[in-house]
Amino acid sequence: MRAAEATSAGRVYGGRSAGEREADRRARLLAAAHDIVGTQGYAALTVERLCARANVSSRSFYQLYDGKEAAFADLYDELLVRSGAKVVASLAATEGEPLAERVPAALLAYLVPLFDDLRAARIVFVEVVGLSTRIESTRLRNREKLIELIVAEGEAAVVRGEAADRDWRFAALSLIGSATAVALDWMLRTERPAVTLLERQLGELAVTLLTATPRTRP
Amino acid sequence: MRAAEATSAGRVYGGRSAGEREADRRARLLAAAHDIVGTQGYAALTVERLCARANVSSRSFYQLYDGKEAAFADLYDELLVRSGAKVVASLAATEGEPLAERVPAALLAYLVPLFDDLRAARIVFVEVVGLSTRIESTRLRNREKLIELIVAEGEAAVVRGEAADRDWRFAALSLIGSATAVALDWMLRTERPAVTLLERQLGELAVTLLTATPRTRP
DNA sequence: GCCATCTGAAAAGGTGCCTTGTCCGATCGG
DNA sequence: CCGATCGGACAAGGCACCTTTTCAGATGGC
Repeated sequence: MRAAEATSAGRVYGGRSAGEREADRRARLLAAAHDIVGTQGYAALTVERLCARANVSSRSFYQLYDGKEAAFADLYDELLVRSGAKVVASLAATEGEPLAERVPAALLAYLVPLFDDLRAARIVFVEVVGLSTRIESTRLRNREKLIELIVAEGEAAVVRGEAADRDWRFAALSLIGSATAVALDWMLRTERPAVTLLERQLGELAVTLLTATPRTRP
Repeated sequence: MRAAEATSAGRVYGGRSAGEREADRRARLLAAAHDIVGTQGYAALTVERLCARANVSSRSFYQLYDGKEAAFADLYDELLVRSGAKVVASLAATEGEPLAERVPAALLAYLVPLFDDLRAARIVFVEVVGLSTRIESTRLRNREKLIELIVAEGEAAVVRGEAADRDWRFAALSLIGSATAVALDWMLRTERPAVTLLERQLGELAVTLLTATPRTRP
């Protein structure tokens, strides 16, 4: 949703090209939006506050984005891309290992970065929900990708004779939903138990849901 | 958050007392809000639209509520009270039965009414998330009550020697999170499988999470 | 029947925010 | 150096919505 990036006639300014300066403004805006939404919620995100914190003029802002929702969508996309890459990387790194290793590892690869940046977690788990039709659809599309990854893992495990067949989509949904709820609860506590404990519990939960989930098929 | 209900000097009008008329306005407003938020989202809820659909003047509206958020909070409270009552009633009705009967029944008592009114489901599961600090806190407080109910069931089952001890809070969170995700997914589909199948799967899921959930304790 | 009260419709004022436009110092090519 | 470009600061217009006030018709007590 970002506006045209091709500022064809760019001049060097401050020792940096037009593209570099624009990328820098964008990075500053995303960082500022990340901080504002992650700590005060989307409702607190106004163009004025955003630009003030990012040291970007509102004029420059509207050259980059159509409005504040477009900026937030860009931020959200960035977060999704980042976490999606972690999952894919984790799955690639555990190639050949059993389901009960691969999926918990991928789940934690997805979640652990959020444990380290509670603002990001708030954005991804809370603020993004029900924001707008557009953002909601990218959220659901992304979740569908996660589901597909898990389903593929499950079906491959069945072929290898490593797991009984079941409604893998149901299992994936359960896993995502429960992991989200547990992680969010952990983050909202004032007295947070050790991350390592949480990680172990989440790993065990994943195994349970993938191997003991109902066999009822649609 | 509703304004003072005690319209001390009330006169009969249209054959109804002041309290009755006010209650009627409130009911119309809640029904209208339910419909608007449930179909178009909270962002589409404006006082003007709300009053138009409810056939209530904005003046009367502000006599009842401080603003649109207060009205929505009232609606949300009503939905929570209704579903909470279903859960409590279900638990009372299955008194003495084993954990694996009581909890699935309670879970479905909570969810099934939402299957029959997708607008309510959208409100409770989507629109309410991250709306405001105030509403978020009532949401979390309500969820905490649900968790406590499940934890109490689990501990009682342990005492009866019916289940192994475990981190019941973790189990409750997993159950709520996964059931929510599964139910929401079902509702968003265009081609929805039969409710009965969903109910069976959810019941089995509850049993799984309560009996096979990780034993790791905090 | 008369006056007070009630009620929804409509209008009017206020506010916050979005968005665009202007300004001015800073920087660069020549 | 000089004109041109750049980019943040600032201001102004506009819009949507919130909130209060006013109005006119309906109703009921007396």
